[in-house]
Amino acid sequence: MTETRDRIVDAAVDLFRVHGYTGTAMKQVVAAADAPFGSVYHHFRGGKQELAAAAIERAGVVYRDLVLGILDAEDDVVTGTRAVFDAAAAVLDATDYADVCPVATVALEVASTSEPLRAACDTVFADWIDTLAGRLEHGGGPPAAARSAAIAFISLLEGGFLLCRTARTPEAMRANGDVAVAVVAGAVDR
Amino acid sequence: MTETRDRIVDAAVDLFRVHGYTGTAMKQVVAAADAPFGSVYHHFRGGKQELAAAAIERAGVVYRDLVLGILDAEDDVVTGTRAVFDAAAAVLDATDYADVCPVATVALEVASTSEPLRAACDTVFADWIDTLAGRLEHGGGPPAAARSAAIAFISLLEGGFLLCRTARTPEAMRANGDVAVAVVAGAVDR
DNA sequence: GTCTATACTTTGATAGAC
DNA sequence: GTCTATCAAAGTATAGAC
Repeated sequence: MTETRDRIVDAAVDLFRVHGYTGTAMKQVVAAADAPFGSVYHHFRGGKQELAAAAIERAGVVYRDLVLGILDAEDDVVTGTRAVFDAAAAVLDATDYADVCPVATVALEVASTSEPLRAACDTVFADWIDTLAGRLEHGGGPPAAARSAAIAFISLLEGGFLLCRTARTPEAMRANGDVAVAVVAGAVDR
Repeated sequence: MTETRDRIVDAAVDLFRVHGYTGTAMKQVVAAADAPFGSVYHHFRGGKQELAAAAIERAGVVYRDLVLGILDAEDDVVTGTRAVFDAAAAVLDATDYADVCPVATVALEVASTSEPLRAACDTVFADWIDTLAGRLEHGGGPPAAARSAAIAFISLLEGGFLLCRTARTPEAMRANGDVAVAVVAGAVDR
C-alpha cells in the first residue's frame, strides 16, 4: 500500500498536468488521492504551495528518469534523441493530448507570483539541462556546446508539447524531433 | 479615448501574461481597465471565456506583428531571426522576466478544459506558423522545409520564454537564437 | 443603457469531534 | 493522532437602481 503522502503528491502531479496550479483545487486532489481532506494539511503544513513544491520536485525526477531511460536505451545520443521525440509524440497521441509536462504549465503560471514555486521549477529545469548536457559531453561534445544543445533539446520538447497539445496533432513534435537530432549531432561531432 | 471594450481586452492580455487564465479574476481585469464591473458582462455576455477568447485573439495579432516588424526590418530572414531572439532576450531582461507570451500560458492551462479557448489558441499558433513559413518560402526555401522551420522557430521562442522566465536569466534565449538561426539558414539555403 | 450592490458557488484553510 | 464539519474570503455572474 502506498503512503498517503505519496498518493496525494501523485494526484497533484496528475491534476496540475491537466488543469494547472490555480485551476486545481485542494478538494480535487484529496478526492483523486482517496484521502480525507484534513490529511493534506497534516502532511503539508504550508498548504497548497508546499504541496505544489513537492509535486514539482516529484514530476521533475519522474520525467527526467523517463527521458533518460529512453535516451540511454539507444546506442548513441543522436538515435536516443530521435527515440525520445518519437516516444513523446506517441504518448501525446495515446493520451488524447492530455498527458504533458506539468512543470511547464505550473512554471508559466507562478513564475511572477510565487517565488518558492518559481525556484522549485527552476531547480527542475536546471537539473534536466545539467543531466542532458552530461550525456552529450559523454557522447564526445565540448561542455559549452553540450549545454547549449541541452537547452535547445528541452525547449524543442516543451515547445512541441505546447503546440501539439493546442493543435491536437503530433506534427510539431515530429518537426522538432528532426531539429533536435540535428542539434545533438552537431554538438557531439567535432 | 480608447473604447471601454478595448481597454478591458488589453487589461486581460496583460494580466493573463503574468497570472494566467484561472489566476486572473474578473475584478482585477475591470480594475486594471478602470471600468465599472458590470461593463465587462455587457461587452462579453459569455463571461470570462468570451473575454479570454478575445484576449487570445488580440495577443495573437499584436505579437505576430511585433515579431514580423523585427524580422522584416532586416535584409534577410536569417539575420532577421537573430534580431528577433536578441530582441526577446532584451525584453525579458528589461521587464524583469515578466513580459512573456500570454498565449502559451493560457494554452497550457485550458487545452484540456475549455474547447473554445483551446481552439482560439490553436488559431493563433497556426497563424504564426503560416505567416512565418510564408516569410521563409519567400526567402527561397521549399514549402515543407519552411513549415518545419517555422514550427521549430516558434517552439524555440516559446521554450526560451519558459526557461528564461523560470531561471530569470537570458541564457536560454541566446542559445535558442543560435539554433533558430541555423534552422532558418538550413531551410532557406538550397 | 450604465453601473452598483448583491446572490450564489467554490476556494483554501481550520477547529474540534472521534 | 485522524478525519469531519465548518469558516471566512474570493470567485463568477446577475438583478435591479439610476
